[in-house]
Amino acid sequence: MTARRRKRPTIGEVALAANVARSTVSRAFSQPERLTTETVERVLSVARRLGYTPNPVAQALSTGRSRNVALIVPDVANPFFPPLIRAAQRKAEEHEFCLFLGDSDEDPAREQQLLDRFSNQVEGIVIVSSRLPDEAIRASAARVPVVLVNRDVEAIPRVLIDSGEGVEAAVEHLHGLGHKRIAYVSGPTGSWSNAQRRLALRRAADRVGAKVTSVPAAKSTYDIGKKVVSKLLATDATACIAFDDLLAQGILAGLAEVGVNVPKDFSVVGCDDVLGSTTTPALTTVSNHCELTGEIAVTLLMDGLRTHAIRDARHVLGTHLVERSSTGPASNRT
Amino acid sequence: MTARRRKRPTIGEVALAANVARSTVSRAFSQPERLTTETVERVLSVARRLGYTPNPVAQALSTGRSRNVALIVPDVANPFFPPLIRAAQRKAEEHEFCLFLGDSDEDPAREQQLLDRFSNQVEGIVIVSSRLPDEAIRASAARVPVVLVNRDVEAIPRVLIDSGEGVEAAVEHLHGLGHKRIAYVSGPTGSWSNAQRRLALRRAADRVGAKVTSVPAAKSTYDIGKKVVSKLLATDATACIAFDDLLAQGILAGLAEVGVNVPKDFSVVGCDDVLGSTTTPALTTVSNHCELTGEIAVTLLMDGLRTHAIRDARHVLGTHLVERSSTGPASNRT
DNA sequence: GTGAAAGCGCTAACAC
DNA sequence: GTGTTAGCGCTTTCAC
Repeated sequence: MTARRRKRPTIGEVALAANVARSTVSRAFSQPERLTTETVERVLSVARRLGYTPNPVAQALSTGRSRNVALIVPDVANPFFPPLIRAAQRKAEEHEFCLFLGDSDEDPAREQQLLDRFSNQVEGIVIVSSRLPDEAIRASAARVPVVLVNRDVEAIPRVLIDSGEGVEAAVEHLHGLGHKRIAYVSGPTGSWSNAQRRLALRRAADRVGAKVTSVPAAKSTYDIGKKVVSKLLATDATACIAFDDLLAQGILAGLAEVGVNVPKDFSVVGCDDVLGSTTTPALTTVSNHCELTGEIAVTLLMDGLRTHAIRDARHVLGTHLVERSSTGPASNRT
Repeated sequence: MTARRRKRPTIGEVALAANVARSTVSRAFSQPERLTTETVERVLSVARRLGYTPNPVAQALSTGRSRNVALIVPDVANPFFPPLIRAAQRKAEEHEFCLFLGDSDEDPAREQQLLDRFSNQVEGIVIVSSRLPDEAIRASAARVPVVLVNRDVEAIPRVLIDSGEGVEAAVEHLHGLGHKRIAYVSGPTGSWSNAQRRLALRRAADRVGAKVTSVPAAKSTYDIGKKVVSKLLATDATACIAFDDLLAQGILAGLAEVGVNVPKDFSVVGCDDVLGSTTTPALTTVSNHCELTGEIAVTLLMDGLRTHAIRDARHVLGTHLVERSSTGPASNRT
């Protein structure tokens, strides 16, 4: 961007300067063991002198392997994703792969578009919390290796965060504190995690004999969490479990605003544990390992690339409850 | 990943099936206006039937343009970056480019490595808060178009967040509240933003006649912010301005932990405004537009690619103070 | 151990 | 308007 860039030297120029064939230069980089130490050294030194580096695009065209993978998430800015992205990137790097990032903004159309754009130039794609119909996912997976995160489509490798245990523990925890009526503040429609969490909640509530009311929150943002508070208080619930921490954080704020004390008057449980103890009061939440999730997804992808095998991996990660200060004994709210 | 994938059809197969030359197929996609509507339709329909899509790798090799750009950040998980990343991705997408993401983990060596890996397969790179020496940046910029964010290297296009105004306003605000001794909790060494903020703070403090003490925080994390509190309280300051919101948030928590009331006993100001009012108390902070920053950086890059011009853009974005609840009248701490 | 040559899938002159 | 033909930079048999 600063000055007119000089054309990068090609393998041919190095070959010429080193007085060897192009194939030899190629080997000096990719399989030096098949060459004399002498030759390798000479070639590499010439290459260095000329500032030569293999052109990955040409390599990709020639070998059919780009050493690139893609990661598609619904919203980079949602605190659940950055740790996952980070871990995925790191893992890809470990395998000497570069990572494309796509943000679908929770929009299936955008997601499909990203998928199309990526599928031709990567060796594999990790799709997190896909909003696409099963068939669309299958169609893409037929063209390029795909690993799903938090989406359960048969015959497609997937890593799932099973909130079951965690949510169950949350319900028991709440029930133990005397809460008989619990509200579930649901997350994005079409989200596998949301369906999964709601189901787990209902099941656990039924078991302990608690009543659960669903309060919808279209998207998962702090502001929406705040706004949902009025609806929440309109129910007879004395505690709520939110789809995720972001929503829970907003609820905490909304509650504080209208003078409802947490946990004295109302208890709040989050999901994901991505906020640490940064909220006030510190949020009781269902913890998962989002970094691990990203790591495993990429690893699964890489394994698939190496073995070239037809495998139907279904990796399920457990969750557990982290009790902090946003939950307490049930009040006598009416 | 599910079944053995069928080889993607090539331009040749489409040409054969449509009974035209390969160049015609190529044109049907890239310059349909030069072909009969009839031909275009026939080719495209055949292509669709065969499931053909142009191979971007081959296109890139042939044209020398990959339609890819890269973004390198020091830490994906730091809340300052996700909005920037998101905006950059979106902007790239608008230009029909895909975005590579790299996380340097604040490590110059990793950063250099990412740079090398990317430079051969993208048309341009945005580097955020680079920790690399000027020469290294210049060297990379000589091979591929580079745009810097929050790093001021002459002759390299850059977009800078000038915390000057905002920090100045913060100092005046604090001074107006009676604070005569202010601590600066510094950020990562080698960070341009850090140097810039410290300088602005000193200058403003001098002007209003306030004393400033520097308290170092190696990295910018919530935990380090918490830990720095003891050192902070060991100074005679009655208020602090932290390098960023993350640090400030940790400081808020650390202060609360030792029973120091904010803002009654101590005032805290952050930088970046990426937390909204989610902290308790809501953080007074120096606001910038991190999304805009990402957007402008990519736009600058794209402009450079189009015009192919040698330009030395230096885009400076202003900041302003957002007064919330973490600042108040000075106490009589001794 | 090294070289020659074909080919990866596409684009871009240049012809017609 | 469409076809022919070189490449783009690299890998990879297959010889020697």
